Amino acid sequence: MKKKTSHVTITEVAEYAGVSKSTVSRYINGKADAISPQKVKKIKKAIEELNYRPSKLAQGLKVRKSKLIGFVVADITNPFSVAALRGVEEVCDQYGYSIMVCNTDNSPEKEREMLFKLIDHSIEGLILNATGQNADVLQSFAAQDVPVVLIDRKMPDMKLDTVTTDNRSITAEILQIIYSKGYTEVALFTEPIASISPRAERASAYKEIAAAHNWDHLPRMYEIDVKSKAQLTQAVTTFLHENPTRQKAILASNGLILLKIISCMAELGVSIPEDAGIAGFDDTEWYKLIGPGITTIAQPSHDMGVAAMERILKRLEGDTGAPQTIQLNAEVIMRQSL
Amino acid sequence: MKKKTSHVTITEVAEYAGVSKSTVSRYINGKADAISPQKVKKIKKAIEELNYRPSKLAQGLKVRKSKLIGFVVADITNPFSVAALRGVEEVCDQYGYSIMVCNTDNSPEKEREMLFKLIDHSIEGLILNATGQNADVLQSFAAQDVPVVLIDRKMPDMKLDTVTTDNRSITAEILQIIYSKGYTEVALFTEPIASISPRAERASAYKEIAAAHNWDHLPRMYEIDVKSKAQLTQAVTTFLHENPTRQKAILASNGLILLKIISCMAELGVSIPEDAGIAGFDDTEWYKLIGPGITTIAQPSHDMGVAAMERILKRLEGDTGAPQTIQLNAEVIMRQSL
DNA sequence: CTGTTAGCGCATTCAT
DNA sequence: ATGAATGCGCTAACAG
Repeated sequence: MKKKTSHVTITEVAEYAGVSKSTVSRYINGKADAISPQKVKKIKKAIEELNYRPSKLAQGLKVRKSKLIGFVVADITNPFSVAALRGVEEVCDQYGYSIMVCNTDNSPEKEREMLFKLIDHSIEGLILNATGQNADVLQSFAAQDVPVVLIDRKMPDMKLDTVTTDNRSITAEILQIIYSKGYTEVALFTEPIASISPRAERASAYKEIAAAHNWDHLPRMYEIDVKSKAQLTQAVTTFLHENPTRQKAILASNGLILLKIISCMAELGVSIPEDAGIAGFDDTEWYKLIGPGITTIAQPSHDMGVAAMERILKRLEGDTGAPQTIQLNAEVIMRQSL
Repeated sequence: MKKKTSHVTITEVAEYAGVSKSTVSRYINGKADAISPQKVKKIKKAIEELNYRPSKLAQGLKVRKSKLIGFVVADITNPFSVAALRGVEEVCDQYGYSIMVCNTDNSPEKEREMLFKLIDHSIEGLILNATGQNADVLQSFAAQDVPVVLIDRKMPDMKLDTVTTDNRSITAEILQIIYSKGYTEVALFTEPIASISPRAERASAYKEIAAAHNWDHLPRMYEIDVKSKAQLTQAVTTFLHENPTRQKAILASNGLILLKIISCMAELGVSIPEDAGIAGFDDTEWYKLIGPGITTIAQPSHDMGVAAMERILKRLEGDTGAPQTIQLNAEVIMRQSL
């Protein structure tokens, strides 16, 4: 093991081994059986002693394969993102890819920047939890033949591979459960829907079902900005106070707002499930410890990551079939909050 | 806006603009004021119409700057990792760096692989939440002049920049609080210490203080593998059942084990804080909602990420000073679990 | 089986 | 002020 200050290159290895760069290159690329055994041995020795590692930069420039995958999430703080990341990572590791992660904070502008940055780095594939606003940039990915797969959030008018959850049916399922428990007035609390597909799908399913089951056939949908605590408190209070004779339950459209609502209910002193029932999307381990245990909807986040990356791989292998929408099943985790 | 199938290169831009590649290159690199205004205009136009973006791969190969930072964490699932990542990301964005994230799952072998992979990609800096086992690889980073900063976990015999928390003093502080509340027997639950510095520091501080304050002057330290629920249950039961007349409290050495302990206590039907007090490292928003609210120690995870990346930047700017250990302060978040 | 050559996209002398 | 030439580290024809 020699100490080298500068990065050792294939040329040095070639010289040290007394062969040409090409031969070393062949060796590196698994064509060792087409090389004379003595040279193989020499090369192997040289590589080890020099501690040589081929530069992905140079390789990438040459063969236009960076071995980099971009993973862009709206919010890395969201457990969904982390779970999906792990899924993506698992299959990446297996195939020698590395991941560049980016956060957009749900900002289309930031997303745009990130996407460009990833292009600059010649990523070979992109997994995107989209804000929905940068269709043009995504087009340019397609134009350069880098596969894009959307995760969780669809973009209806883009023909892109997509991995999602069965939002409508699982929303129906949880609402069925809620109403069957005797609740007569259930509200949906969601972050601003904008053009974010899971929010829209959950909301739409909710509206249909609530119109059929709420005592007065009126959906009660609260679209609120979770950054404003006042707004949330206001909404929760309003909902809980009107029609005091009714049995109320809240369905939270994602984990973030679910947590905020629970906090809010705690501060307001409403007890779960006596004063009001609650359930929401996105499961984590600690929901069982909150209050009586919170009923949640667990999304197959990890598997979605795996599926997304597998789709990328297929595309990279040359699959040019029509864009595919992979829908995985979510699951209701029953606890005592209803 | 033209559609281009292949990636457009500087050569095409040059041709389109009717100038040489050199001039375009100069323009890109902010030397526009040394170029005649007409050409500047042409180049700008060409770049826009061709939708040109310089390849980081090629740039990197040329100037040996990949604009890539490696961030290697033991467990991305840990909220600490995510918070730190966000910190790192913030400053990376500001300076045009991108992040490659890797997970080691606390496995030295996997860490080793990841480190090599990052070298291959010519990362310019490495932020590492180390397993502590790959000193040789880290040396080779140093040899190639890529700055390494350790985050959270120190490696005593490596001369490396490090960003940590004041584990000893904050452990002392929380124990002070616990004993002052009248608890006479407090235990520390920790994951296997191995050579992981924060665990060791917390344990060592605990032992000293517990020896001084526990009724029988005996520390009670449980080193347990969180993957084994049985082992944990066993330990908790043992601790709570012996010396039944004593006032018991548990200090959990990190967020993961804290959560497991709370689950375990819930299953065992021990009520907090009546039957036993509990507190632990790593704060998250939802601890206030569990039981009576769990007292925790909040680490400045985000700021640690920022500090780590800033250190990398300094090194990249040529700072060759002695390795620095930056110690940030944790904080006790008092709730009702004690 | 193996070496020579060329070029990936770019920044940088060095001339002019 | 700007173009031509060179080479970063590597792979891929193309010869031999």
